[in-house]
Amino acid sequence: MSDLLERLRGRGWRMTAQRRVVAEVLDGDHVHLTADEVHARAAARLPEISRATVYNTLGELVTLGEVIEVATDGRAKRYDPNAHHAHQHLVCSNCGTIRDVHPSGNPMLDLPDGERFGFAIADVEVTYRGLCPDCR
Amino acid sequence: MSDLLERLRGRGWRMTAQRRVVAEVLDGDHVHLTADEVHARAAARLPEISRATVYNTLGELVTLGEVIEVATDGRAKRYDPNAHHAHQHLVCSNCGTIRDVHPSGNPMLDLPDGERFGFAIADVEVTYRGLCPDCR
DNA sequence: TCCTACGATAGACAGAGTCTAAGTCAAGAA
DNA sequence: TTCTTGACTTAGACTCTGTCTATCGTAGGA
Repeated sequence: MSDLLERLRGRGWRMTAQRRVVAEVLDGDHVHLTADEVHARAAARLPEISRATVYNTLGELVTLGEVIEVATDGRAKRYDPNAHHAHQHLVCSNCGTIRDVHPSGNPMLDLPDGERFGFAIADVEVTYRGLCPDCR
Repeated sequence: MSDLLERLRGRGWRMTAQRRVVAEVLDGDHVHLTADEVHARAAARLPEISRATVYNTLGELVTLGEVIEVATDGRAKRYDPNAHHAHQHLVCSNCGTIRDVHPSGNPMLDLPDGERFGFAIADVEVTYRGLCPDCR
């Protein structure tokens, strides 16, 4: 069983066929899929899996911190299974493709208290937007 | 006439009552509105303006670089008329409120060529996510 | 093996945004 | 000023993404 499934089971996650398939799709392919794409790939292995179940499961994985939601310019959110390593994203403004980057040079970003306007900051997201090689 | 309208006319933008009202709503209120909110405010001055026109006009303003689209965790994009001054965003994960920040300490972000995966980068977006004072 | 609470399902629903076909009108030409 | 024309606007249907609800199914403990 994969690391992800192992971790989920360890946290008391009830293991059903549907959840296993969704977790495997995310864990195995390591790309940034939309909910719909996750559903399509999961349905290839378990045809009766429903859209609602995929949404529920993705939502739980996000809550558990195993997966990150990435908002792109397009319509659908994409899900990034690489949540355990801080990284940034390259997003294609044309086709929505996402690539992870682990920049070597950039310092940690932080806002001084005086510039936070009272917000309790939980997370910083850095997104480079542009055109991917295919869309250039 | 406002700066924004002046610039648009200078670029050969055909000036209709609807476009004028949308531009004025964005230019005047300098907050981050959703398309629906823009429509509501525009309709207060020009009741017959349609939703499609507001979407079209916002889309054109984004294309022209006069307005920035900001994706929040929530459903609707918000439109930021402050496109001519580089800045970052504080986004409330709960209610979607956005504040502009002009951080003093952060260096310009850049990616070395070797980490660009062939992308032509046009823009870097930095978003701090957390809870606004009202939602804490 | 049986129970039961938790999870899955179908499908209706809602919100955001896009598209289309037909009508309207801004702005340049005469 | 009037005409012309192509760009703009409109209503409303449509698509896509995501959520909710009521009902059914089943994982896992007793």
